[in-house]
Amino acid sequence: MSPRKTTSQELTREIILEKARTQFVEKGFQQISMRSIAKQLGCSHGAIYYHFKNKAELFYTIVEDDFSKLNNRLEETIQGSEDDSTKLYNILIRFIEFGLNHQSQYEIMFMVRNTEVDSLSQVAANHSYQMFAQTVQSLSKKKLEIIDVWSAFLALHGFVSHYRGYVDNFDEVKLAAKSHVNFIIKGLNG
Amino acid sequence: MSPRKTTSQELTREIILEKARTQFVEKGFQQISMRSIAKQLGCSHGAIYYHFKNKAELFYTIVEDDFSKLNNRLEETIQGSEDDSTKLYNILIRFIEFGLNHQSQYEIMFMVRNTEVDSLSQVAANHSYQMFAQTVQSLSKKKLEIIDVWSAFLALHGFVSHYRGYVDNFDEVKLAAKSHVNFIIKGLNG
DNA sequence: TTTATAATTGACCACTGGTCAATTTTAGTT
DNA sequence: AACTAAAATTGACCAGTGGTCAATTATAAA
Repeated sequence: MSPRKTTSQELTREIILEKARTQFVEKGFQQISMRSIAKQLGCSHGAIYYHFKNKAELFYTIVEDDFSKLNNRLEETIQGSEDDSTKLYNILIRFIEFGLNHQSQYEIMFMVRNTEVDSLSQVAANHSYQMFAQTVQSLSKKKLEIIDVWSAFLALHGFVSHYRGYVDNFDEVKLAAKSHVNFIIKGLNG
Repeated sequence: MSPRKTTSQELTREIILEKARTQFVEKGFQQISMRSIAKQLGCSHGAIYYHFKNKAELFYTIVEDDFSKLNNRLEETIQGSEDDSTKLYNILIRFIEFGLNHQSQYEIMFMVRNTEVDSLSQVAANHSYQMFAQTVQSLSKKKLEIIDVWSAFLALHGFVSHYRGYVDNFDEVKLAAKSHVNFIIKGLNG
């Protein structure tokens, strides 16, 4: 057994998250192994399990942070000074923007099934949706059916789900996103 | 080395597909291993590789079959005797219905990334989309922008993507599906 | 019966997520 | 400075994965 590394820098939860995030964002949940993270950290993969229960929990911790950022952005939009229809448009665009600029996070939050993250991510995803729904409802010209708000959300989700993996970031499909958002607004107002 | 099994039934491509399909549909692409299929077939996992290049190709062969069924259903709908707006409605509903009743297939076709299936499934998915787009366009009251047809598709995709894994089949979300389709039609007509 | 080829096997490879006894490091106490 | 208890880390190990391939066996044709 080789001697323990001199801890030039202690292995903390935060440092693990930092390195994990880099790889995670680059290649996605599935492609990154605990061993590859350990390698970059210069520790054994076992050590990570001392700080995180499992791979799912590790990545969920990252995801959680980013989603609270999304919620903050939605909040900011409501507080802004634009008129309601502009705000509505912005909310929808920003949701897509977030989804495509944080693809790995979006994936875990709204797409990954069958892992232990599930119960956690469902709560968080639900929270994000509630925020979204409330915002959309309050900004719409006419009183919306809740089911229509849900449809709008699913339509946004479809956009993100599709382009995730094909493009690297929101800017590459900005135009298509704008058009899609207008389509959704037509559905809401129709 | 044990002697070769007496071939009460020869191991054919078709028999492999049959057994693989069962497991595949039940648990999805990721959850099923080549060894578990081999076990059910009563052969070694190596034998399967004699008939199929890899796991991706095996599952893609299954998926391909089912998607040609979808295309046939779309075709039938166009040929039917209903009026155009009913047809349009049916096309949209049937796409969702297919997606939720063939979740594993839908997953490979429209959702799985980063495998060797990719190039294959993209061609097939594109073919399915072309069929969809052409149909929607021909059935719509007014002349549609192609980008709006694309938005309609993405909106459908969002519905299927979301409910996949949460429900077992289309019937469980029939009502929500109908409402979503109406939302999409509003977007197309708006 | 011989022979060529088709089909099958299973050991093997490099990997995965996860566990855990053994060890080392660290900090507090005497 | 020495002792000790707790915290942190290691790496062998497990059961599993997709995939390869030399060796073997089955089969059908000559």
